[in-house]
Amino acid sequence: MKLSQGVEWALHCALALVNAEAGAPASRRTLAGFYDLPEAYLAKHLKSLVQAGVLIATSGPRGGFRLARRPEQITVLDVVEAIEGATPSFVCTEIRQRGACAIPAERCTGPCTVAQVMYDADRAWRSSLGSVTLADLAGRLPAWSHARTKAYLADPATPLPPPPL
Amino acid sequence: MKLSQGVEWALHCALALVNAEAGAPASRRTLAGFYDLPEAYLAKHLKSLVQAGVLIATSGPRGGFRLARRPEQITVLDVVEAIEGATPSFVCTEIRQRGACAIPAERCTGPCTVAQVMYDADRAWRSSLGSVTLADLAGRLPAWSHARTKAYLADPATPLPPPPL
DNA sequence: GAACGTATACTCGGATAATTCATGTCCGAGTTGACAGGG
DNA sequence: CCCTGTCAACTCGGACATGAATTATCCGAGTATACGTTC
Repeated sequence: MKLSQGVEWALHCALALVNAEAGAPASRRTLAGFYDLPEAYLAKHLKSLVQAGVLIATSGPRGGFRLARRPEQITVLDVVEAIEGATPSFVCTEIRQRGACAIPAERCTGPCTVAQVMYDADRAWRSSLGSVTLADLAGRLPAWSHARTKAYLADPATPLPPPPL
Repeated sequence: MKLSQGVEWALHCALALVNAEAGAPASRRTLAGFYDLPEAYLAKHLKSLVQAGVLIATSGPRGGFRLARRPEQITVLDVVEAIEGATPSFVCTEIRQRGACAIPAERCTGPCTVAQVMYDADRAWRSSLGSVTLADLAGRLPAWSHARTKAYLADPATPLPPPPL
C-alpha cells in the first residue's frame, strides 16, 4: 500500500500548470526545473497524464504540456488515477471457493464480505480525492505563489526574486 | 497503489479464527489447508499479525494462532495495518522547497496543500476500514458457514459435508 | 520589400537497463505432549 | 497402580532465493520556428 513517487510530481506539475497562460504550454524541461526533478523520468509520468486525458501535449518549439480542461473540471482523483491506474487497490481472488472449507461457486452470488469492506474503503478514498479540484488546490495558495509560478513559466531563464512577506 | 496479496489471506484467516473455540489455537498448517494457501508464505503474514498484536501464537503441539482480543475489539484496519504497515500511503518529499521556484523552509509552516488532500483521503480510507470489526464481518455470514468453519478447525482431518441449502 | 524553400533546433513518444520491494521457500530454536521405565 | 525422566513430534520464528513492478535513462520521430535566398 504505497503510492508511486510520480503521484506527487504529477499533482504539483498539474497545479503549476493552473497558473500557466492559456495557449502557452510548459515543456517538460521547464516543469522539471520547476521542482528540480529528473527530466527523463518526469516525461514518463507526463505521458501518462496525456494518455489519461488530463493534459494535452504539443510538439515542436514553443510546445509542451497544458491542461486539457479547466482547473475546475480536473479533480485530484483524475491525476492520481492517471499515474496509478483506475483498478481498485484490493483484488478479490475468491479464496473462499478454494481449500478444505470451500464454498461451491453456485452459492457465491454476491461478492464476499471481506471484499465488500475493502471496496467500500476504496470508494471512500476515491470519493475524497474526487471532491477536490485543481482549482480548489490553487485557491488555497497565497497570491504571491501564483505570481512567482506564472513568472517562471513565462520565462524560466531569469531567476526569481525571493517571495515577499 | 496496490494492496499486498497477504491482506486478503490475513483477513480471511482472522475471520475464520472468530469461529475457533476459546483456548483452541489453529496451526498455520490448518489455516493454510482451510483456503489452500502456501503454508510457508502464509506463516510470514501470520507472524506480522502476531507482531502487530492482533493474534497470539503458542508453540509446541496443540499450539497455533488465536485472536488476541475479542472479535468486537479487532477492526479490519488492525489486520490491514498489520500487513501493510501503518505508514500513510502518500509520502510528501517537500518538493515545493526544491527547484527554481523553491519556497524557503521557514515559509512552510504547515504541510503543503497537495499532501493535505492526500492525507485526508488516507484518513477516509482508514476510517472506513476502522469502522468494521471482525464481529461485524462474522455476523454477515450464514449460520451454516460458521458451523462448517468450527467443524474444520476442531478436526481438520475429516472431510466436511457439502453446505446445506 | 515580400514570398518561398530549406535547415535547424526544440518538442514529445516509445524502447531499454537498474534497483527496490513483494513473493516464495527453507531450515533451526523452542515447547508441549506422550511414552517407557522404575518404584 | 502411580510417578518420573526421556524422547519425539509438532509448533513458530528468522534467514535465504526468486520474480515482478517501480524507478531511471536514452535515443528516435515529428513539428513549428527562423533564416537565407529568390522574385
